[in-house]
Amino acid sequence: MDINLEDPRVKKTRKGLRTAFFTLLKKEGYDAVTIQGIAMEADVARITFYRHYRDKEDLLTDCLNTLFDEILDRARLNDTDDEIIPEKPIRILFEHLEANEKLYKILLSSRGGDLAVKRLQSYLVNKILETFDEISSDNKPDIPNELIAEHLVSAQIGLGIWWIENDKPYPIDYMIDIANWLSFAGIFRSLGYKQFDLPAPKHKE
Amino acid sequence: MDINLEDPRVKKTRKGLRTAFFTLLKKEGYDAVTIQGIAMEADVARITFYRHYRDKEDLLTDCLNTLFDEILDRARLNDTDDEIIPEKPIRILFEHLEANEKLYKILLSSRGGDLAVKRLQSYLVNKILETFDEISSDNKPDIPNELIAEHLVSAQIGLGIWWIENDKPYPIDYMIDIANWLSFAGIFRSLGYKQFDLPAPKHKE
DNA sequence: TAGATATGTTACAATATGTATCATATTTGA
DNA sequence: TCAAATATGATACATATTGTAACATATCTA
Repeated sequence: MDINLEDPRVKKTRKGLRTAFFTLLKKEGYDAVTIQGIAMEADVARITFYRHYRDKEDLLTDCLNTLFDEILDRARLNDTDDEIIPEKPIRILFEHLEANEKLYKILLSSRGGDLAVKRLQSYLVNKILETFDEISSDNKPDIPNELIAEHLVSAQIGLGIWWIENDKPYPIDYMIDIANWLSFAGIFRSLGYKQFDLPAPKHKE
Repeated sequence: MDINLEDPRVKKTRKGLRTAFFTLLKKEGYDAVTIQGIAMEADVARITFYRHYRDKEDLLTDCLNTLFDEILDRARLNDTDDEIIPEKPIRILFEHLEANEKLYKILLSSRGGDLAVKRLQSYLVNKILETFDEISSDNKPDIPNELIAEHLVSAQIGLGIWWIENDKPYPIDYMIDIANWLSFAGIFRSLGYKQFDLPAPKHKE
């Protein structure tokens, strides 16, 4: 009854289901997509779907994992380790959102977006907590790192979602500047730094 | 075919449906609740549901409106207008979350929570934008108020959700302090204030 | 090439949805 | 108080989706 993920037939089927799901998602939205439809779009018998996924959400999870692996790749790519502040994850977030703009717009407008956002959130929180561990300071007030990370990531994702849902009214670099500016003075104090004087970002039309 | 919302029969039916929905929600989670079930729990014919709501989400929206009216009442209650900083909405948020802890835990763990969170978000953003309008400063950098508000509210809601989902590991007043501390240094600078020196919050076990 | 494994075909039961029709109960206004 | 208006109930029906089963066929692997 178990399925061998290395079998080329399996790989082909699962990839087909994922692709079909994305296709229908962009066309109809999460709720409107049926398992029947996915199977048809993938040219696969309906029962085959059930041999691989328990339900639609299970498939979405698999899709999101595939998607987030791309973030990981991107993160590794610019991992030069020459920045003190955890600014990189913010850039990675916005670039990721921009790269998958259409998908996120659909997910967020219909349903299933909450799952995507939740997974994105915990992914980034973990990433940022690692960064925090490398920061040490004697001035650091006694604020749990997890609270700082949740606060920071929530704010960035909220801003990113707003940006995508409003059809990117500002360029990406300006958004990243804003995101840094708004968070880091407060966040930085909570990490023990006394001053933090970035110049205020400007948006030249 | 229209329905008179003032008719006592209508009021009774709709209230019954809302109550039944909340009851089943806490018992089974959003997705598991069926329209059949809601109608049965409310001692109402199934077809009566369709006479009032298009679908489950439509009913949830009605329920959330009822819920948020309570926030409005609470907001009006402590509307003493003696604070400069927009700290009040943060307290209102956390008190609201605490008052409806069980409901939010269910909503967030199953589905339908995204709808609730989204509506809560836009409610608070509007509330905070009003506060911002009253603040004016010559030093204010050119950062769109909407971005500031989205950032601030996202952070607070993210923190609040984390708090609820983790069974309130810290007391509410500490959470509110943290929320203020983390946001306001950055937010305040973006509103044009040069210094902002709250003492760091402390959590005494 | 033979055995193992994944997929296809067909069928079936169960459930939820959305709508229609007509009867009954409740409210409202004269 | 009574009659008209309106909300609800009871029943039925067509449809769509889900989840599972048994057996046949195609594909992979050793």
